[in-house]
Amino acid sequence: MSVLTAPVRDRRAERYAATRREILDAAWGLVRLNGLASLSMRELGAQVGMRAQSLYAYFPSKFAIYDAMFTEANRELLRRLNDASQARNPVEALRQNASVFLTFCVDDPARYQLLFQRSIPGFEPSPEAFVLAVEALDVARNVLRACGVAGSRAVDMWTALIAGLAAQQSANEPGGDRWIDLVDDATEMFLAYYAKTKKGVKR
Amino acid sequence: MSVLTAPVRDRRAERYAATRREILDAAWGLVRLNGLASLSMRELGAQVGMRAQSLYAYFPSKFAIYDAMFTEANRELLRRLNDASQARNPVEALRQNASVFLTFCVDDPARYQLLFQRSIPGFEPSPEAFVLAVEALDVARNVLRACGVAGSRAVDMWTALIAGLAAQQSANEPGGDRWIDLVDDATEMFLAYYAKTKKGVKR
DNA sequence: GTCTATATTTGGATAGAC
DNA sequence: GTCTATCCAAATATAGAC
Repeated sequence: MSVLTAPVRDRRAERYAATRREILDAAWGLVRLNGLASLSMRELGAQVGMRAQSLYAYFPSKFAIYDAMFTEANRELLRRLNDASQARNPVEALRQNASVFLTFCVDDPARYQLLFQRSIPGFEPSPEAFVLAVEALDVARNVLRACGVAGSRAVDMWTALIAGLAAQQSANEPGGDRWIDLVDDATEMFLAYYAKTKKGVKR
Repeated sequence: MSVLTAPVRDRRAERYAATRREILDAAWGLVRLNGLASLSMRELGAQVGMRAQSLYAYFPSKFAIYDAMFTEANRELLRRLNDASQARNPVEALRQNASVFLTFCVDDPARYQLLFQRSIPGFEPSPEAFVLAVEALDVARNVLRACGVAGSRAVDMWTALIAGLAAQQSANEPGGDRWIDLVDDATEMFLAYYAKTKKGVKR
């Protein structure tokens, strides 16, 4: 072992991580502005004061940037969903879960598109990124079970219902709240049909 | 008036229309194969035995091709929806309407994307094309009214529910029927909540 | 109506100097 | 780690000959 102990902080790595962070932030800004599919390395580089080529020191490809964004967005969604599931009342937790999901989707249409629509030809999230998306679904599944709803058909119906509200809001009135306002009715309608009846139980 | 009567048929125009038709068919084939956003004039030209430049004799731009496809798809959807609404029983008509819509969406994900997702940067359907989309919604509205459901919130909920089934099926299991199979349950759930109660009436 | 030729833009990505 | 210099590929679209 050397007598000269290595520094605890790695300033190089810190700077590197900070630049990566900056690039991702700029990428989010650009896709929000120009649309998800219009992200270009040249423009992204310019945004952070680099040439496009220099970005390759931080990300091996453009798809790697999309993948990092995909991961990041899923992590954030998962965090919010977990927070929302803390309500004592299960039904309230379900309502919150849906509400948080909808807000998340409508807040940022480009992010919504990246996560839930497959609109970039050739891009598929890496397996590591994908598990996060699955975890988000598990949160919903657990909250549903607490409401007395189980069974894959019921879960599928729930995700379709909420996804539908998000899709309609996103496509027809981005930034508005016409479909978001339906979330409580949707929850009520769903539970009236599925909760504590044979429909909600695994068959 | 000339003694030489003009021919009734315009062979020139017929050929022109046939080529346009051929181009559109090829375009559908390509977007189904490569994804909606990947349509290129070069490849499209090659598909019909032309150079890309020659396509401009038939369509003034690539977006014009998308627009023609948009129009065409909406016309077809409208036709099918009208057919499906002929059932005597209103509830059966509603179920049929939903079923036809879902089948239409899932049959061709690229077409679904063109009609209901805004994934091509810069493309917006022309006003003439857009009215067709509105008409399709009107069909659903009429069928709903016949079931004793009116009120904009109920209509919005219905479209979200059906759109959600289509979105989930398209994104998570294209070509499958996991969400399509839920259409009857969805109709039942919806009607149980909205039909013939104050919820379903215009407030 | 289709071609050749070309303009123009834009894109992702690599090599190698510093 | 960022640059310059390039490469290479692909795209939409126009002009003008035939």
